[in-house]
Amino acid sequence: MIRFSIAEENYLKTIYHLQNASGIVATNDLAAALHTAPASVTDMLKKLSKKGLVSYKAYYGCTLTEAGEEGAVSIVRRHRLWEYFLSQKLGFSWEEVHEVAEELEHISNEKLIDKLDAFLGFPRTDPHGDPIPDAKGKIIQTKQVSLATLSEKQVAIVTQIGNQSPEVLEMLDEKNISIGSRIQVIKKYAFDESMEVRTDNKHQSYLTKELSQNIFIKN
Amino acid sequence: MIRFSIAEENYLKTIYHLQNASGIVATNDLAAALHTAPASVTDMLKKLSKKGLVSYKAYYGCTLTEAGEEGAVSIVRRHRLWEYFLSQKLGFSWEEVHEVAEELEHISNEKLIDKLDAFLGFPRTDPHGDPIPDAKGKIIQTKQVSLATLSEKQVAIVTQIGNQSPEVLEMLDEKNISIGSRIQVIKKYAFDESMEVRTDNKHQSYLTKELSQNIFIKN
DNA sequence: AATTATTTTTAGGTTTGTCTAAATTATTAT
DNA sequence: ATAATAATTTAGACAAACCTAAAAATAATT
Ligand SMILES: [Mn+2]
Ligand SMILES: [Mn+2]
Ligand SMILES: [Mn+2]
Ligand SMILES: [Mn+2]
Repeated sequence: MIRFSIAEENYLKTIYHLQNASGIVATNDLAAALHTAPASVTDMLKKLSKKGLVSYKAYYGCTLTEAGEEGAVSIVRRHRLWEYFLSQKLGFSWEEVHEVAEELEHISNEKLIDKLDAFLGFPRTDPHGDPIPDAKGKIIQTKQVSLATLSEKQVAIVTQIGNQSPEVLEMLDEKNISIGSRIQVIKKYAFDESMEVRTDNKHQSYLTKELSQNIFIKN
Repeated sequence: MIRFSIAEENYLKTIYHLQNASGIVATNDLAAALHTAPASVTDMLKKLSKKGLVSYKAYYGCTLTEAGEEGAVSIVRRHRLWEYFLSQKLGFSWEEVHEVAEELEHISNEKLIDKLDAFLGFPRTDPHGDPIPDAKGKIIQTKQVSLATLSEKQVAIVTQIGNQSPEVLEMLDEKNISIGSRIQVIKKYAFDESMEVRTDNKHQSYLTKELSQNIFIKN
């Protein structure tokens, strides 16, 4: 296993996420995601390219090579395992875990991660419902069906959250919605596709289309 | 709380340990402990001095200021809590924990450390018997009495290890000695102050003076 | 097609933390 | 006290990762 610097790891991970969301990654998008100047990104892309981690063509964009993706997945694994640990063992809320995991993910001792995985009971998803890659880098991503696709009377279980900003997560907290929640659509308004849902026997909540689109479910 | 870079944290922690062992810290000693060139240490000492973390006089040596010591203790706290976690929760052996904790100690989220502390049940000593500073930075170091001071027939409990090199720790593993072990001196040889000890009902071991001096005990 | 706007790269700098080699200061031995 | 040795600092450089401002390439408008 090659060792990466913290900066390199952050680039790999961010390219990975952007690439999964929308293919070839533009320099400006990467810069925005990393909170750095585009010029700095160009510098780093050249370095990563020389190391064989990204394929980069000037004025075009970049994608991860096999080696780059392998590295990225390993960082994602660490990140999500630590998020699970923070949430399940230390009692952090799901809007707090990401920030702390951003630091913990850079500890690269492989034995540590595998022992942590075992200690946690080989969890398959993190507190936001995202899949945790296994030790070999294999990821099982379930199909993402959003709550917005349901019609009245239908029932489903929350499995994953799209937009994981603290704002969204806090809103979901208040509406009593978390991973594993059972939700029934009570009323759906044709005008703006907003909906009234029942989260448990007592609580009912009103969700905009924008919000319900970020709640992924299974039957 | 001021935030330190990883390099600064390693300097503070190392100065702290050297200072506790032998007063004013010499540039060369610090360089050796940090595996850096003495010239680099001089540079950094000037920076730390300007930040008010060490008091430094050229050609003389350095010591920590109050602020520097406060920082150092906080790093020691993190280090030892992680060592405890690695040992007790993840099943690492006591010769493995130090290396991993060297990385984990630099994660500076205060809430993380306090929650970890609570999760672990507020342990007072790490896997080598070293005291863990509490959240306020208070350290309770018990008096260090070495096994070498005991005479024949006497019994004691192992509380702490002096030299914690993997070599020593492995040797103690083989002799069935760990923190909390009950040890009885069977025979003590006047010639070289080596001793035969009983570690439990079955096992007996032979210890050189040098080794027994590194095993600290209580009655 | 020509102009304007946007994106990206290049050029030149900065900071942090390191290094080697040379100069200086302190210590030890003669 | 002088010379030799050891410890420490200064001088000058370097790599990593960032920056701003200017130039160049690409994309969007008119
Ligand atoms: Mn996250
Ligand atoms: Mn997550
Ligand atoms: Mn340690
Ligand atoms: Mn320890």
